[in-house]
Amino acid sequence: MSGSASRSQRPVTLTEVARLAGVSISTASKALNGRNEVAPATRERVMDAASRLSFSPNPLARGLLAGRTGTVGLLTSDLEGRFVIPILMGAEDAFGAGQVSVFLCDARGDTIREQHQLRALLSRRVDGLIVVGRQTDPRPSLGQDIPVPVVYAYAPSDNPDDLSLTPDNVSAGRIATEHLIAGGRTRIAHISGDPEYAAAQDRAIGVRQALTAAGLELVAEVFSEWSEGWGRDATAQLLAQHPEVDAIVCGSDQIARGALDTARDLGRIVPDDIAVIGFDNWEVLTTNARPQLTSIDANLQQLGRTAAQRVFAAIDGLDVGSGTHQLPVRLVIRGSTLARR
Amino acid sequence: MSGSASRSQRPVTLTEVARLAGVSISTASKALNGRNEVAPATRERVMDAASRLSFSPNPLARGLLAGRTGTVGLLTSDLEGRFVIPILMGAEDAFGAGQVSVFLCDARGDTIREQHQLRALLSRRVDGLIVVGRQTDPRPSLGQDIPVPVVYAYAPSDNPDDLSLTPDNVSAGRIATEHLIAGGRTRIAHISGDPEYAAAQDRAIGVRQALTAAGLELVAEVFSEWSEGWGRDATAQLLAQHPEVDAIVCGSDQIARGALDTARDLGRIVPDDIAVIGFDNWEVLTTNARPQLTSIDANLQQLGRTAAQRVFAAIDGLDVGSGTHQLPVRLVIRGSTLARR
DNA sequence: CTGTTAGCGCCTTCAC
DNA sequence: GTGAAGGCGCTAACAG
Repeated sequence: MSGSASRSQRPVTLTEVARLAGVSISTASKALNGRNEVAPATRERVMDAASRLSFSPNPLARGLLAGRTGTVGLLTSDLEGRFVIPILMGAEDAFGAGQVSVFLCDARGDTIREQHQLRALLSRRVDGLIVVGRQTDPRPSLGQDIPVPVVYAYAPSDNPDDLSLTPDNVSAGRIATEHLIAGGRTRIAHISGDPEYAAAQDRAIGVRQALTAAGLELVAEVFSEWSEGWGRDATAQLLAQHPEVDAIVCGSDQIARGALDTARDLGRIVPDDIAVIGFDNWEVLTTNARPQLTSIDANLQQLGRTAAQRVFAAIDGLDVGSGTHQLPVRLVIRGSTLARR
Repeated sequence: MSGSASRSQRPVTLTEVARLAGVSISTASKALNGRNEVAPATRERVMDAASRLSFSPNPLARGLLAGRTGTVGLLTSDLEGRFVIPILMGAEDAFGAGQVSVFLCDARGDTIREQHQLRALLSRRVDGLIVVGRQTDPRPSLGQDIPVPVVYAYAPSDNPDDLSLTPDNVSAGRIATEHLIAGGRTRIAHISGDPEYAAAQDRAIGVRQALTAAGLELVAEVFSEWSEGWGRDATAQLLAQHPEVDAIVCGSDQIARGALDTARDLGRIVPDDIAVIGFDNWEVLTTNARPQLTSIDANLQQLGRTAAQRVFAAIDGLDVGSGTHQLPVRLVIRGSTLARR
């Protein structure tokens, strides 16, 4: 359709560009790489020839010299999950479209498979690795003898010598609860998912911090699983035992959706009678809820971007530090917590 | 932790292997590549040296010569969407873990960006490409002058010379409706999403086919958007205008969730009074619904696997055909359509 | 400022 | 059966 797209995509080599520009290949190389040992006029001609031929340097050849491949491996154990996607997008953003390519490998949560994929990535000479887990619980380190920089995202490494980036779930719980308190709620309950998850525990800590700071006490706290069904059941029981509850912090948007459903079934008006807040800010769930669901966004895309930047920096030889860094989260206010008038 | 993992992964070159085996580089190369111009004993020694050094050939150097890189590009315009994920998983399965690596690129639905990513992939000498769209509507072909095999998945190419794999949405609509009819439903309505989507139109055709074959007529059909909110609103209006409706085919699981909510609000029992069926079989939505939602699964993982196999075959020089192929879908029965007793 | 030379790691002729 | 030489496309040293 377009003129340039109809050109054959068969690789154009630097030699051809040089020939068209009437210079040697090394001069052409210098001109294209912005080295200032070349006359402006010559550079002009080379650039022109290159763009006319749609020249793009062969990264293989380039990488062969530099030892760099312009390639980063993204090793995930959560391809079916939704956490890896925004992280991936953030990483792509940071790397810059086309500058660096991302190899995606899914280990399916299997250690054997992970080792396998790791070897595959390393043998492809990736310049760096981002490891994405499916929970925020620490995961086994890949070890210190990986020849390229590794950044752990979402799930931190269990080795403090590694660099890990993970959402600040304690602060997430605190922010959520502070928001409810600011809206005048005083009888707050917490319904969360699998208590084995660090995310569940961390958020619970944050909830308590906020309550304590406000001189309040948690009305009730229950854990089970990250599902709408549990959210419904737990809310029913909660409201039966503690009818005075005026706000529920839910461990996930799914649980929150269940809570909204039960509240509606029982004739409790949200947010007038009860406020509900979720975690993850999963748009499919939050914006389609009745009323729309206030939630905590883990800023995963930003997390992915940061992870990528760290990998980049490390590739360039900079020390990017180590340890687990908690990245800030963000409150997204919607109708389920609007302050009562 | 493990013994082998603790070896330094720093690239070992063929030269080192050759030296350790006491042969020349070229002999080492032949031995490792299984060429039979080398004595068995020599080969043995080389293989041994290679494995002792954990040698793995540098794909850059290899690709520079051979043109093959053991790499496939997955170009998507739907990274945030959920269709690409199962396709990606299927492709990974088919390629075999570690044999072939998948470069993932997201074009964000932007043509310019797509061209950019395409160039990046081609310049990295991918052996093949899988192009994944976000709708089942035909998308612009990348053209015929791509130097590697291309298979279009989910969104077919608008050029019949290309090979495209897409779910059979007509049959999906038919299967869904036949299921309702088999359950004794006779007053069936259809609520779908954006009518601009081929998926919406195709499914509508399938719905009609099934009704016609059974001598029934569609009670009503409305289109708007793929959201729960629309599902709720449309169902409310539908049941007001056509209270006799005993089954609703919904264009997506989201719409179906909205339909379930409204039915419940109006005191209609699902599935006793009304059956509801969705599309996509998005587990988060289907298994958490009240009752659980019957849906049509597009078998996307299988689609991804098939796409990968075709790319493989084409790389090996086989003719894999062309045109748009409709792949079978699958009915997943749950509580929202169980036949009335 | 420009061109020539020498590799990066590997594979493939081609002599020996 | 083996090794030496050439080159894939590019960039880094030099020499002019």
